[in-house]
Amino acid sequence: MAKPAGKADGSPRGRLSRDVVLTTAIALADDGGIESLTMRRLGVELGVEAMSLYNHVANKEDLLNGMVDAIFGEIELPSHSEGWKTSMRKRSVSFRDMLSRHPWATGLTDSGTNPGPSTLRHHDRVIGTFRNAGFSVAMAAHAFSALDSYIYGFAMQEKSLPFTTEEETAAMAHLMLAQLPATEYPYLAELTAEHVLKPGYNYGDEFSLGLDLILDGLELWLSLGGSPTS
Amino acid sequence: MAKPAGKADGSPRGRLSRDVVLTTAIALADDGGIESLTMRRLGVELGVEAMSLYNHVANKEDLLNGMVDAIFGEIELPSHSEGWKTSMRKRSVSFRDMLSRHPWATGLTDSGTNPGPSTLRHHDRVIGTFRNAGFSVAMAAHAFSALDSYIYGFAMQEKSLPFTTEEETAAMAHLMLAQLPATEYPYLAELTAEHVLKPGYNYGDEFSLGLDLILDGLELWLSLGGSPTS
DNA sequence: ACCTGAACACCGTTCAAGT
DNA sequence: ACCTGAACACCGTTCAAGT
Repeated sequence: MAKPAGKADGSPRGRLSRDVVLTTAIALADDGGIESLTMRRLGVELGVEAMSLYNHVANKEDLLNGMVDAIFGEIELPSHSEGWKTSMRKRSVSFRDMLSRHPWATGLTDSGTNPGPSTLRHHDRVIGTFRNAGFSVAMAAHAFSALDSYIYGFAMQEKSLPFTTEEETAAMAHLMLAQLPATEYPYLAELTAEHVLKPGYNYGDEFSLGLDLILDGLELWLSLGGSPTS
Repeated sequence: MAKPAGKADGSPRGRLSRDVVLTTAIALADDGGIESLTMRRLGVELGVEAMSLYNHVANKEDLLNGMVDAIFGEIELPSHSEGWKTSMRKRSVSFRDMLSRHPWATGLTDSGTNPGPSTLRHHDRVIGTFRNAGFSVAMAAHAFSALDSYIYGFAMQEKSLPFTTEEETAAMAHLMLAQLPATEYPYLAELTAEHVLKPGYNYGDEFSLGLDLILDGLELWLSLGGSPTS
């Protein structure tokens, strides 16, 4: 047995590269959560010893940075051609969808220190869309910050919910309602009973409301010729 | 040497309790980041073996949940008495300040699964303030989601920035500008040069703008008698 | 140029044993 | 009731050695 040589799923090994390392790592994190992504397990998945990975990534931090930049490439970029508002709306929805597909990325702070090319291109296009729509540099910065803070934060809250499907939600809400001292937390109990337990409730639907709140506010800023601090 | 018995800072040991475990863990995470918080290191800090901690917390997840609930107690709760908008503004600023003091908490998803009493009280008071101001149950849920998504997301973006002081910011911006291919990312370069490098720039100042954007939008919703979906 | 095997310095957590 | 010591099954990463 000179070479066991084969991936976890039985397929032949093929040449290792940074790209397949990143792609496999993303799939692993998508399936089992970020805590299931270890260098050793990633090695197994690729039919290789963990130490071989260091030929393609500098270390685990570099791996994570590479993964984040890769998924930024999945975001639908905005363009001025269809109007900044609808374009930015599409891009925001696409951004959130991406974070839903890769919830492990939401808590990752790393990309801030040295963003990759996909991240830079995304940011450049977002800012450029605001600028071409008539936003000043400062206003574009404000708009970018407000919008992306909301998207990131929404994705994080969504990730932290202990339910996803409508059935799970209902079951969980009933459980919480039973445990919750309703006299101590009356408003929370009310919201759970009358809003969360309503048929068809889905937390994800809240996204549009907050998004439009911000986009409408930005539109108003623009029409008034600038934000309070220009 | 029957008993070395003493904390890392030399002070006497005293009785261990869940409270001192949580408080010490928070201090450790504040100082060295969440990755410096290990059961063993926490034990050293408390002058105790790591295994002793398991008498006061079920496991590390329970420790983290307890930490998150403890810091939720630091948020200034809103009340209807001074008007929902100014009250909610104060509470939002207090929330962000809390997350700035404890950046490790921003990425923690755990509290969603079983929130502690401080977290529940905070949520109840926030929702209650909206309700008492005339928001419907559904609108209160929307407002809560939009506002807290923004606050969480802003804290996360702030945490991921590789600089904090104005000097650091300027140094970092100059470095980035030098490395950035300006022809490929013209808008990013423009924003860095003309906005970030302006004297007095501080990313934290962006918080108020986005916050007021959302609060003003909520006020408009309220005055119109409901959001698009009631 | 790329991969491996053994080793190092860590983790969280268990369990029986002590007081 | 609380704390300890040893052990187990893991981590990320190094380094010399192989091809």
